[in-house]
Amino acid sequence: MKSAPKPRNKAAAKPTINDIARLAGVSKKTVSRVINRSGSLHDDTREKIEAVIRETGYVPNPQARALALGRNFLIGLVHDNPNAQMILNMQQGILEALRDTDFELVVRPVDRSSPDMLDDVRSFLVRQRLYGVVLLPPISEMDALARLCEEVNCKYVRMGSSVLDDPDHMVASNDRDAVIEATRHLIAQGHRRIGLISGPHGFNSAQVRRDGFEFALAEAGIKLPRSLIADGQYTFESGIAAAESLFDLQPRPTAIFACNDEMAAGVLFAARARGIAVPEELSIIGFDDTPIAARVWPPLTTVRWPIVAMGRSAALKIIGDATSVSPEDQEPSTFVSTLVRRGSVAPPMK
Amino acid sequence: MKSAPKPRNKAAAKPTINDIARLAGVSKKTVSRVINRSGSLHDDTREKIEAVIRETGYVPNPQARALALGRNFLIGLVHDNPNAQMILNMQQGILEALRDTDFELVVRPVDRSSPDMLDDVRSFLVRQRLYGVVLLPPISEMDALARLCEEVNCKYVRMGSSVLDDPDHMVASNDRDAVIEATRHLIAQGHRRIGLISGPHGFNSAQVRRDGFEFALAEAGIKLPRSLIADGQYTFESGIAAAESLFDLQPRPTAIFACNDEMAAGVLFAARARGIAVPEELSIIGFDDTPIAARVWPPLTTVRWPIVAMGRSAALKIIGDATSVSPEDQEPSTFVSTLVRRGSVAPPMK
DNA sequence: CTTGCAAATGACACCGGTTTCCCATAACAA
DNA sequence: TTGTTATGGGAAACCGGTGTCATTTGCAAG
Repeated sequence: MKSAPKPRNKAAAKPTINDIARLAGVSKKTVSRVINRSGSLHDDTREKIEAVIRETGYVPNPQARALALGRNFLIGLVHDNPNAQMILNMQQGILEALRDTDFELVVRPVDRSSPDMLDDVRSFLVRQRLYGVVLLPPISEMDALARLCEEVNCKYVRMGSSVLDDPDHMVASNDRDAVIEATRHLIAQGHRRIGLISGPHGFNSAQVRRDGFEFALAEAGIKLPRSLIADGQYTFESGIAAAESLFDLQPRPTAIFACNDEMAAGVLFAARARGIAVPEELSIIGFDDTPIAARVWPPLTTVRWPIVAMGRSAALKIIGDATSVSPEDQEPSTFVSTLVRRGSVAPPMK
Repeated sequence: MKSAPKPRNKAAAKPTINDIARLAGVSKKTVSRVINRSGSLHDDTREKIEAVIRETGYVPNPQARALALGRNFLIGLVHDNPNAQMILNMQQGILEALRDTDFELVVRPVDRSSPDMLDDVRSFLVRQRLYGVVLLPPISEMDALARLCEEVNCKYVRMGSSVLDDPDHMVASNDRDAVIEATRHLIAQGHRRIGLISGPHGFNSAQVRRDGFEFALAEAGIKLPRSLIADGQYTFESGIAAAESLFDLQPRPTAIFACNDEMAAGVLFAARARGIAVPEELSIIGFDDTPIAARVWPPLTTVRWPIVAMGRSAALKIIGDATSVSPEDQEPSTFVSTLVRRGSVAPPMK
């Protein structure tokens, strides 16, 4: 049936390194040197080869490179199950950094509660020979994961709410400072009975945010009874439940700081259900500045941390040496969060 | 410095196909036959090899396979810029289908408005030798993209609000029916002056949803003056703007159908800003059932379409033949959306 | 005009699979 | 018994790059 031995169905089969070598009159190793900017070679040779590459539109085959190098040009995004918007913003940041490079982004959700989690990640890294991974909180807080990455010789960057690792492996926001600023804002408005809805135990971000809150109160000489602290799980529903318990207090707190926007939205929801006017009878501050914060009524005062920029920085830390695009401007490791003032905070009623 | 020629740094270097062949006393081709279930081979041989594979925990190197096969075991998710939650749910569905397979998910955002878009996608598909791609709306509506995929011999599945392609290449929700049901719901409550906030021109989903709305009104013999139709862009802000224009009408509509939840949330926001009570003075219905719908007050009545299941179905259509996991249960191509009744709809005031 | 050394380049094996093609053996028909 | 198929299985080439190491070239010093 087949007439030609190589029926190359489509127009001009992609050129290989051999084609380039032949056209340029050099060996393929020399072409490889041009591609990888490795070794030393004569300017004339380089230019000649670069010209041929340009003319033919040659692009090295990533699969072959991956095989020969024992390392793929893929960046992994390993995360558990946090906020959807956060994951997506992170993806956006990483992808911005990867744009116009040879790297691609591979997404990998894992189950923190599964005992196989570490093995899953290991086989993922090893099998795909990932170039590097970005670890999102909360699993980024697990030191075992970081050690695993080193063990399998995979670059990694951990995202977090505080510095957990050296700058090469860490991109952090300074949540503590941001929470202090937010709490001071409430205090400055005149609030003294301020409730806290914390994040789940075991989360570094939850701990850090709570620390900041308590620090700001202590700083102002305000006593914080245990009853004003309600446990939350970073979910909308847990925010509602925590708010209910706070609302039952006598007297009620005049302001609530929720450790993320989801829970803050829950507080708002619960307040509406009880007919508590916000911000007149109750001020609310959230954290994250997710889209929902600006969409509820009143829009939430919250803390914004630059997720997209952090994602970009994380990716650049990983691919930085591979792409000599930027000179040597070290990517920042710490990003500052800012208080976004909207309508959910007002002075307490007399 | 180096003593051993192969210093294999870590414990037990991963076994290769050669190791398996040696241990099983066969050639590597025979091992390859077992892995790919190709050719015919003796049961004894197969079992022997499978035993060795099990003992050694051998996993074929994806890079080598990709090189030899000229095809990677990667699924691409190509999308433009729609709803974050939608993208993430889609990812979740796809990843569910990919779990426990050798496939990985590669995310690729593109810019619909860029003239290079098609070339970008082409080079992405060709370079990475993608096994298949899932195309999200709105770019899934571009026939040129589908043709491109076929041209480069890459499987594809298009997601959409109506059927745009044959079942092997399409996963659709039936938005039209869902909108009709939602509109009938408003009519059944007694609404007669119902405003529509449409999606952007050129979006198939926008067209389909509007069609359904108009059909339901016509069916009930309700006239729809042009003034009751406001253009939206699927964004929160555009929802606010459209709502404002509708509120200026005399008399005001007693209900508004917004073509997605973002805009519906905008309507709610605008209503609050004007002191219009929802649902007493204004009923609102959205579309998508994104998380925001349940978090605003009152929670939005909306239409839910099973994105996760659709993503799973799309992925299975692509990898279905490669993984003989499921027998031959064809994945459904059309999914039904359902009306979720919450608190934003009530009968109009007399 | 050698010698010496570094820069420039090439030959060839190798990464870990798959494919092509061909052989050996067993089974079966004549 | 011999010829003819099937069928299981192997040798070697190949996919498209990179690593190692040897060789050639260029140029300054002796």
